[in-house]
Amino acid sequence: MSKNLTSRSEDYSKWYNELVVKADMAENSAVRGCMVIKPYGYAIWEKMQAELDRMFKETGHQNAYFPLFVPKSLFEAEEKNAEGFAKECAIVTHYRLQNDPDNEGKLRVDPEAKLEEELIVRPTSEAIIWNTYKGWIQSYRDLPILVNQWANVVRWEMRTRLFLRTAEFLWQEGHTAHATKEEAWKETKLINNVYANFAENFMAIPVVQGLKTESERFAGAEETMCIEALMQDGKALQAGTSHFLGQNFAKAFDVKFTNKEGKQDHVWATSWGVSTRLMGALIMTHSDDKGLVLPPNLAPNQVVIVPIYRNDEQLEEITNVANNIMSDLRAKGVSVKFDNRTTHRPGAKFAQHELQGVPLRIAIGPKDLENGTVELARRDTLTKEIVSLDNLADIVKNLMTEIQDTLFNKALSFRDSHITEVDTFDEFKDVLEGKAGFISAHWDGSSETENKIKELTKATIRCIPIDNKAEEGKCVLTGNPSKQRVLFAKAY
RNA sequence: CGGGGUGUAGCGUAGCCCGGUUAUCGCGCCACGUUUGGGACGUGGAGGCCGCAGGUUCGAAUCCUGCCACCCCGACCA
Repeated sequence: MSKNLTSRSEDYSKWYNELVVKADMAENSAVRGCMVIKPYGYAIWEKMQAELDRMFKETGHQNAYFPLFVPKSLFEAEEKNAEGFAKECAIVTHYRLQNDPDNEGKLRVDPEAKLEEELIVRPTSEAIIWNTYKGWIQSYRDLPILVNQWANVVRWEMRTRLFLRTAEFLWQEGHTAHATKEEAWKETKLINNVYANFAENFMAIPVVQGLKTESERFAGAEETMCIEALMQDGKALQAGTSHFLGQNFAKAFDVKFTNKEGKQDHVWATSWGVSTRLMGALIMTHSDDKGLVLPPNLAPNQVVIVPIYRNDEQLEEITNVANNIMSDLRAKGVSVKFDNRTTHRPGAKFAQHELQGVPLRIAIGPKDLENGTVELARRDTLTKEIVSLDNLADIVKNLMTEIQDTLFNKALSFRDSHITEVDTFDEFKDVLEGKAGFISAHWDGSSETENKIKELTKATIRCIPIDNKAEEGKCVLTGNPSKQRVLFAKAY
């Protein structure tokens, strides 16, 4: 392993790929486009899952699990949804292998074992879930249904990148059913708020909440809300989406209920999801040329203690001090690891923990034993200070909050300084090619204009921010009248 | 899926154009010793179906064909 990462300025995407692998989060597998998430990366994902799961349950949702496979006839029922995902589906056509008579020791697909009906490996689960909901709903008394599932899905992507776009990925998908349009809309917004809250307060990633334009909308949705984040290279990343599905799926799957007035009506629906792509957002928001930088909320180990010693007696003394520190920290809910490996020298440990983004390092050496101190090294600021053992646990506990806040504020000021208002198309192109980031510009509201801008610049409308103020203006491309600005950016 | 590139030990690589001893070097790995406040040093050692499958040839890492994977640029996408 070479010692240093490629720097971000040298080659951003190489930096990203190296970082994911060297920090031991994930690696490519023997399966095209599919990754192995390694224990360290998975531990971070589990932190995200735990918090999101808590938030979903707090807002009244329950977990369930639906099948990996979707019969083709169900998959095609909601036309737009089917069309949207058709190009990237894995399909099961057979159910048995046999010894290959022409090729000793090899297997082949048994031609006799062809399925009557092909099974689609879910790229998303609306179809199988709405087919199921049909049997669960007769009356308004059966509503709402507020269900989430943690699952894997498969989308046969042409170009894959670890965490950002893999052929198989892990996610959660919520699927809710409601008696009224208003209630379904409320749910859509509620979840988008949950996502924004989670991104900002837990992951320290500032996001813009907004609505997608028609062409960026989820296939089968009437409206798509989203949270959009900005990466350090000035590209936007869609971090989560919450869809208002109207009655599209209820109609496609004939899910009706009897309302209070005794009349039949189709159910209103939402669906919403975030995926392991959030790992990519995490990495590209906070990390630096030394490696991963983790907000304390997401760190598998918030603190690591590294002993520096010349002999066994010293190590023993340091171990005693470390044990005391650990029990104090754990009592305050801070996770801590004592890196007492004898196989690595301190410098190597420092470098490794920096690469892996541990928020705070405590080093204890002979000088500290003498003085009753430890050395604290912050990953976010790369600063070091010597502090007394007195009140250490309180200091560390407070530092966790401070590091979390510092990371958020740093990302926020980067993001805010990369939202540029432009009023001409020349400016638009200049900003896009130079400073990058979000561009706030007037748009005439037509898909044609949106597509034209995409063709000309590769920038897409990331969203129409929900807190947009009304402002008369002229479309940056066509000069047609516009009532508000929208956010453009190149995106992942 | 279209264009370009790359595949040699765990990682990074030389050799390939112009076929011919035992496939080069660095890191990492193992053993022993000395070390330990920012990626240690010395000595010794192990590790290779040269991406996979065919073909040409007396002989292939090297030439030819097919396939696979990865990277970059497009199209697609969370």
